[in-house]
Amino acid sequence: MQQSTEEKILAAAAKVFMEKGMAGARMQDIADEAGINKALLHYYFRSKEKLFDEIFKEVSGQLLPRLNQIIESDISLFDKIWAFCQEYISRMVENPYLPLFIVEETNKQQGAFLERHLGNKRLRLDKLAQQVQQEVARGTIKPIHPLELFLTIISMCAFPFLGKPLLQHMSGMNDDMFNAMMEARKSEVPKFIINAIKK
Amino acid sequence: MQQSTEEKILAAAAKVFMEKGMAGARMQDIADEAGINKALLHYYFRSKEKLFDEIFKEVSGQLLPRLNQIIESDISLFDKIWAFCQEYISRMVENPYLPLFIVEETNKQQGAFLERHLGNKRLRLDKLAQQVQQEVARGTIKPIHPLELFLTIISMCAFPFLGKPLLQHMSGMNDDMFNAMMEARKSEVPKFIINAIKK
DNA sequence: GTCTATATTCCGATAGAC
DNA sequence: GTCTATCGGAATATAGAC
Repeated sequence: MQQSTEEKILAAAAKVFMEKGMAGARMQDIADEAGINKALLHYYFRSKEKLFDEIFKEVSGQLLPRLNQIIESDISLFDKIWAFCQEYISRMVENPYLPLFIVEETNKQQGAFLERHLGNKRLRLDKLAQQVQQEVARGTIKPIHPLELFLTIISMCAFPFLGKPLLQHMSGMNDDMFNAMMEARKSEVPKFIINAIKK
Repeated sequence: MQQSTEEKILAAAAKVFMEKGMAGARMQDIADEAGINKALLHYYFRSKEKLFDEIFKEVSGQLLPRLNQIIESDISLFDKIWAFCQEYISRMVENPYLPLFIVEETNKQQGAFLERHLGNKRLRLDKLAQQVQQEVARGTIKPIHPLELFLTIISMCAFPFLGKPLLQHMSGMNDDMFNAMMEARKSEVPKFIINAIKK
């Protein structure tokens, strides 16, 4: 496997924290998952909180750059919406626990948490906002606040992963059907959004 | 206050469980919130898990009937979308912790959990689905799978409450601004959706 | 029914041998 | 660096007085 103990811990912690959240995760779970002893966790990371912080930083740091790269690229607004949905949904299919993990911890952790961890790292919407306003002024799309548009895009991409258990309970769809639906949504979502805003 | 001890416990437990989730909530928190002793919680509800189950049943049971009433009413599809968004967002503004609570626990609790608690209680989409298919056949809206449409509606209504901390961190909006935005979304969301599907 | 006190279990963290 | 053993505190749950 050629993986250092520290790497094994980080991988195990990421898995356990994302499945159970900070409050629900146990150090023993992480040790078991990593195939090592509980004491080693503290040897490497001192405390559960520090280990969690490490994981949150790592996980949230992976997604942002890829999304920013799309959001700040020089393609047209419609192409950008398209590319964003493709990328976002693809990443979530790879890691279905991510949306709940982010949403849960940003809601549960104390006030300064987001500042500490994200700080200046955030989605940079300026260019996208500018593009939206240009298209509105040009009359190619209906008037819409850029932040509202962005919120709608994220909502449509992210929520299905959060509501998956309820959706499956309601409709009887299994995991394969769910994944097929999300695969289809990679293009259905941008089509839907563009239909809604184009004049 | 004219409230029985059992009612005080249920109210306190609902508040604490919704804020902190099953894993994060402490029986002591609930006792403090209710202004009673920890032992009394067990006297009335035997265990934390049973108390939690009671709350989940109560909370999830409140929302469904109101939404079903709209979904199964005899109004037009567009009016129905409108009414659903109004009602859903209004209920969430009253109780902003509800979306995260439902999403979190339906994802974290074990397999049979949803069956046990919701059982046959669920959103009844049949009539809505029928309406969608009629409108598609009639050529008034673009072809869309009813479940996809419903998922989109819920996504746009519910996700903002889940992503609120991130949204505020990104945009600097305070609570008043957020509430104002959600108030506006009561009509912006249905307008957006109808724009997307109408021919 | 409600309380105080206590039992019991669990879990994060540390000590110390190797 | 890695382990076993254990501490100490926290959290659920119970016993028993009133």
